[in-house]
Amino acid sequence: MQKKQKKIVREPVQQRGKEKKAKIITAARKLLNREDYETVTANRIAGEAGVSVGTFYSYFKDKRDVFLEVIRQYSEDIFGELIASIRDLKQGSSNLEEVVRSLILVAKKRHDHEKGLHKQMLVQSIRDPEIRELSYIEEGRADSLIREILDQYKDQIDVKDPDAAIFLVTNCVEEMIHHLIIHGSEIPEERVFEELARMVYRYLARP
Amino acid sequence: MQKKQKKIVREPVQQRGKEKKAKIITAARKLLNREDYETVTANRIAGEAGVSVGTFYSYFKDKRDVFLEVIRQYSEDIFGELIASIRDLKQGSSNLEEVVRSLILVAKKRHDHEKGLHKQMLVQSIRDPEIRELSYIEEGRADSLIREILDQYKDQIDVKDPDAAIFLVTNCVEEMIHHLIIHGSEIPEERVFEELARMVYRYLARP
Amino acid sequence: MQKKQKKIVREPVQQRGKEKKAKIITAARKLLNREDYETVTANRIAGEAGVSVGTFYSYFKDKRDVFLEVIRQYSEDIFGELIASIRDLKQGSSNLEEVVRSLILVAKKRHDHEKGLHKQMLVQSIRDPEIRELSYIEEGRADSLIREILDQYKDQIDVKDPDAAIFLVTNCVEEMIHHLIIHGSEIPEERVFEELARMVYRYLARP
Amino acid sequence: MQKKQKKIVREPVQQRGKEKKAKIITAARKLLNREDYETVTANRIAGEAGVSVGTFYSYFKDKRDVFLEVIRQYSEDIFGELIASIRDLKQGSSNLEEVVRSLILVAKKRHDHEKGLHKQMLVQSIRDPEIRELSYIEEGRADSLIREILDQYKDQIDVKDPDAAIFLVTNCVEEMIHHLIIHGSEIPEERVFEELARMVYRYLARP
DNA sequence: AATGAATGAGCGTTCATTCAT
DNA sequence: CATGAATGAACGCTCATTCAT
Repeated sequence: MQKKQKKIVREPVQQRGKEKKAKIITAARKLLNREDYETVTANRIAGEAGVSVGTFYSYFKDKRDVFLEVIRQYSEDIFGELIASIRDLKQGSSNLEEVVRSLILVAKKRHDHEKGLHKQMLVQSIRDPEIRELSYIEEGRADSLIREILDQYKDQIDVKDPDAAIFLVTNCVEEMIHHLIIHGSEIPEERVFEELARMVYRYLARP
Repeated sequence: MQKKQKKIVREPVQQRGKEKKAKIITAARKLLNREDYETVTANRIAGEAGVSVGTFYSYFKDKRDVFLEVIRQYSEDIFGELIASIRDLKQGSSNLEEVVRSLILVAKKRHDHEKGLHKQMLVQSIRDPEIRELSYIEEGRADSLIREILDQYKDQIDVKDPDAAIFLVTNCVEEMIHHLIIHGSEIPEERVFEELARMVYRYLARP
Repeated sequence: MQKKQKKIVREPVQQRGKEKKAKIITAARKLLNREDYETVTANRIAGEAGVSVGTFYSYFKDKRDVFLEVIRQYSEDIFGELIASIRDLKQGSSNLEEVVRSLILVAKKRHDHEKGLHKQMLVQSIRDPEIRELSYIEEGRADSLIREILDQYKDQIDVKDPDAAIFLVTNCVEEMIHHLIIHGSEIPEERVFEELARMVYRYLARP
Repeated sequence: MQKKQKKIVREPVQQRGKEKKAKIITAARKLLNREDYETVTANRIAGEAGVSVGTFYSYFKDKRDVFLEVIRQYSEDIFGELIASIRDLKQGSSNLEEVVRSLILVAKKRHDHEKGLHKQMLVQSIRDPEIRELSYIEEGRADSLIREILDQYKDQIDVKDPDAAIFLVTNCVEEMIHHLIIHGSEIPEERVFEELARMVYRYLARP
């Protein structure tokens, strides 16, 4: 007789409510930076945020719902950093090799904070299409920025398949950074990044 | 509740016991190829293997324990494939560009079977240090094989930091393959691989 | 947790308060006509009435409290209908058989509106003594009306135990109507009512 | 990735398991005879039965599932009683009036035990189609027995619409009994039943 | 008076693990 | 050795009710 009544999630209009919602997101972000997504429970997020479970569920549909929000915020944060770093680059030197090296360092810097959270994001983006979608959006935005930069050096660049090249280069850099975050390396990071820059430069540069 | 007393796990000495253990591993492998690690339960593995949960727990400490075993076997299998493929390469052409291209295709081929299982392995290796350890061992073995191959072409190669270079090149290729397995790409795979080969070749080759 | 301290329920003296209370009752009545008592929540009644839960709880002790009020009103309403219908009957024919048939139709007509609410009332009157009490009062009033009518035909009536007879006849009719509301029937309603009238008439009539 | 995996309910094959399942059903029956369906929880049924919740859920899908089983058993029990009583009736007197009176008493006797449970069954049969179905089946079986009996007296019976008549008479009797179980009456039960018998007899009998 | 955010006990349910048979 | 019934802590989630604003 009764139909499944869409779950109602309160959208806080008042100041107090907004603060609570923010507190919950912060608590979730903290916990997700420390431990695996699966071991974090709604109850513990609420506890960490100093609110009751009921409150948690009045602002979020479930654990995944907060996680999405956390990722949105986190993406926003690191994208902000990216923008700032890129801005500095634009007025910089007109040497392609230098620019490539700088872009890699910028990409690396983006992942320096909250490595644990980043890990969880990577893992869940493998499993959860909606989370993957979020990552895509952020990556897309980053990609166009990078493309913009490289465009300024197009007279120094010579590749056969530009679309594949940009896809390859951005993801190679990204994945190497993830690899180092997640697995570390016996060889000191700087040396790896040095070679990475060299590889990318040689690939892009007119011989 | 977790670590009470050291759990006694029987090591099957008799033939029958060994067969049972193998059946359980196979069942787990099958399930892990189909669904996420978390959703696979001990009961279902036992069911799939046609034995009781009790039997399961007499051969394995817990779910993670079988997973480790599954990964060990899987690594062994794909390493076997790798050896075979490499052997063919050794008698092949003496052109560095061709060899790089071939090595990448070999690496790609290794991931063509049991993609689901591979995914689970990647995810868990992010989270579980012991699983990561397993991956290291296998990677190390693969690395030395590749090093061996490249050594044959050392006169055509010119890199400043050979250790960093080999680490970079192998992991870049590996991670790009993982990226394509997990996230796919809008650009056709062949074009990406073509550019990847070009990039690696230009990087290694004496200019 | 249940009965702590005597809950203070405001009795609205002002016009505005009375209107609010009425709006809440109307909202509850609407919801209870649509779905089961258990699935209706205080929050949703308040929402439907356009007031806050807090307001709800300042006018009613709890969910049951509104339900009692809803039933009181509903009883009042259908009793009103009954009175009107009976009034028409009084000037009617002096034939006992006709009167019985008419009374049954009147009883039936009473249940034609808000069948859902009626169902809930029946169910809860089975479980909640106070709700049962409310039904009694209304039934008692209906009974005396019917008794009054039948008194006009007492020369055509011949029963051994008049009190038991009136109890029997009224409840039989009532329960058959409920049965048809709740369970329906494979045999068309009209035929059942036709036979019901015949049965009651034969029972009451001097042979 | 994982589909909703049909809930597996263990069907006990061993003696021990069957006993446990029976204990749970008995516990549920006991609780449902004492209190409302809604207030009985799976946990409390398990507690009353002296088993764990887990055990409960390995034998039953949910609360409703046990309730269905309880009703099935209860129906079986009272139908057994009915058969026994009817058997006695068959060799009895050949007087229609006597038979009607006896059938009513038999029907009444069926409801003498576990009135609370019967109440819950009536209530839920209003709300849950599957429970209603169960009641129908039992009623159907009872109906055909009664029809069989009345057939023996068909020369003394004279009704215009036999199908409607049997529907009317059986349900009237049934509902009056329910009414008395649930609401009681100010007039002593015997007098009501006496008049009920008289009414039904007069209705059926050739005048 | 009115609000609606906040509470938290308690629901239904699952599953890793044990242990009597 | 093998079985699978039994356990129970712990999960996600709801809703009647309160109380600071």
